Amino acid sequence: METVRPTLPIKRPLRRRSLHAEAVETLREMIIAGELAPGVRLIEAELCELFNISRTPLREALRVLEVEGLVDFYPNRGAVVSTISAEEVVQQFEVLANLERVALELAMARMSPADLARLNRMHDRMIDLYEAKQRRECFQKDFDIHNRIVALSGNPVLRDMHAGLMTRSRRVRYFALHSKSRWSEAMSEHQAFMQAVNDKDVQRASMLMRDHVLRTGFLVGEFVSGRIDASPDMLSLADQDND
Amino acid sequence: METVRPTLPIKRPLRRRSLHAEAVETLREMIIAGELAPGVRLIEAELCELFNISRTPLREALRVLEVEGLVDFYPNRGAVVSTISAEEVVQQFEVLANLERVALELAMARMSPADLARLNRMHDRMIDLYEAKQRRECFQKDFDIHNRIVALSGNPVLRDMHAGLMTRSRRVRYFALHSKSRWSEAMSEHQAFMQAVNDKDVQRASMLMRDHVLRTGFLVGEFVSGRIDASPDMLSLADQDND
DNA sequence: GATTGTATGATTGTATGCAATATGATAATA
DNA sequence: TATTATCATATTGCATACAATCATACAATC
Repeated sequence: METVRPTLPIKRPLRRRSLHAEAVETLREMIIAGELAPGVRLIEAELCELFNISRTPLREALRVLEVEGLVDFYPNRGAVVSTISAEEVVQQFEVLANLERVALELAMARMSPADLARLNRMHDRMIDLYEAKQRRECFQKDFDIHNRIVALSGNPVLRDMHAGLMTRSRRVRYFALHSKSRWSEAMSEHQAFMQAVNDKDVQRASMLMRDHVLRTGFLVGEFVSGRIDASPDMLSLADQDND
Repeated sequence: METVRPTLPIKRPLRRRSLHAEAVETLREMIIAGELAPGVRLIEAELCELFNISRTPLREALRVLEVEGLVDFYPNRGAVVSTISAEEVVQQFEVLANLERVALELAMARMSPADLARLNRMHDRMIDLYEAKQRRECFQKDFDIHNRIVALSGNPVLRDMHAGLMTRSRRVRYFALHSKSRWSEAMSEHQAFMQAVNDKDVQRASMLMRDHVLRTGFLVGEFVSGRIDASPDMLSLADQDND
């Protein structure tokens, strides 16, 4: 019997990040946060100055964001933060809804009892936050639950596609929860599909999930197209803090 | 009443294509065609020489292909044509199958009788080609039918995501039809879901479509992992011509 | 003999400069 | 006055040059 040489556990390649990767990440965050609003011209020289890098890595970053759909290029005229039409929002959510429906179907087939327990805890926590009127945290938890379900599908390709679409729609997503009535409606929908999940009713759960996301998309679309405007019902995520 | 000035019908911006866009397209085709096999190192200087362009547009092209998943980057060590594991193939087809399932559901809700008629004609044509043993043309028609259904969904976001996944999996997809028995099986599956489509049985059609693509994915996965190897049953798309 | 240190060449990462192109203002033309 | 031509400026597209980094080979060390 030979002495077993202890080996390092797993691969953990540590890579110094390149300037273009940093630029991609920063620009993406700026666009998602609305710091760079849709339609804003992205002049290379200005961004180079801002980041203190040269045009080469910056241009590579812009190409990446173009493929991701956050930036539009007009040949010889430069890049612009992409705009989202109401129509496209609805289309995005139509796909998103079905991706999450599939994710939930797969997750229900694959997740362990422990996974389910954790999901239930996340859900309960979200409801607590809702009742405590901690809107920002509740919104975040909602987001986390959806992502968690996608992760539980056990399909990285699905996860990546979902993440990509979320990135593109995140800029407008928060619109959905600007209304108190929608917020309460969304909580009910979560309750409903979690009930079905615990009942192991795949059909029902996946349909409820799909419809929940579709409804969110519909409302976000209405907002984007301006058919809904500020009402007494409106909430702001920005100017509240756990009141 | 003023004279109405005749206007040009629609916008048709004609854009001279940039070097990087050309490079993206050419490289993508080379990778899909297998001309650049998975794992091959992409040395910038060599590709620059090949295309007769400088490194700047070439690097932008590589970044695009990286986002598309056709190329992997190793920092400071360059780019490599991405490899596809059997596992990933199965994951890709799992998503593909569900995207097409959704596409068919939407298409059935949205397409006109004329669309349906055309789809039926495409299907009949494919069956004719199958019976005439025109494999390449039959394979192409199969491909066209799937894409047509996705197009009929009327959702460009869905179409783009589907196209992206197809690009990534096209490199290995033809494996699926290397066996005579699978080919015949696939034709039966097409017959079955087209029947359901004509019966307006959305549930049944969408399930049949999903399972058809899943089965394809499973077999392609087996091929990629080497669990299936050349058998008397095997066909080649390359060395036949309408025999 | 296996590991570690060091040098060299190949290749990528980044900066910069020049050419090409689009936009907008102004002048020319009918 | 409406259209077209001309030019100036801003900005992008591309090529090239330099710096940083990595892989390999080989020498040094234990």
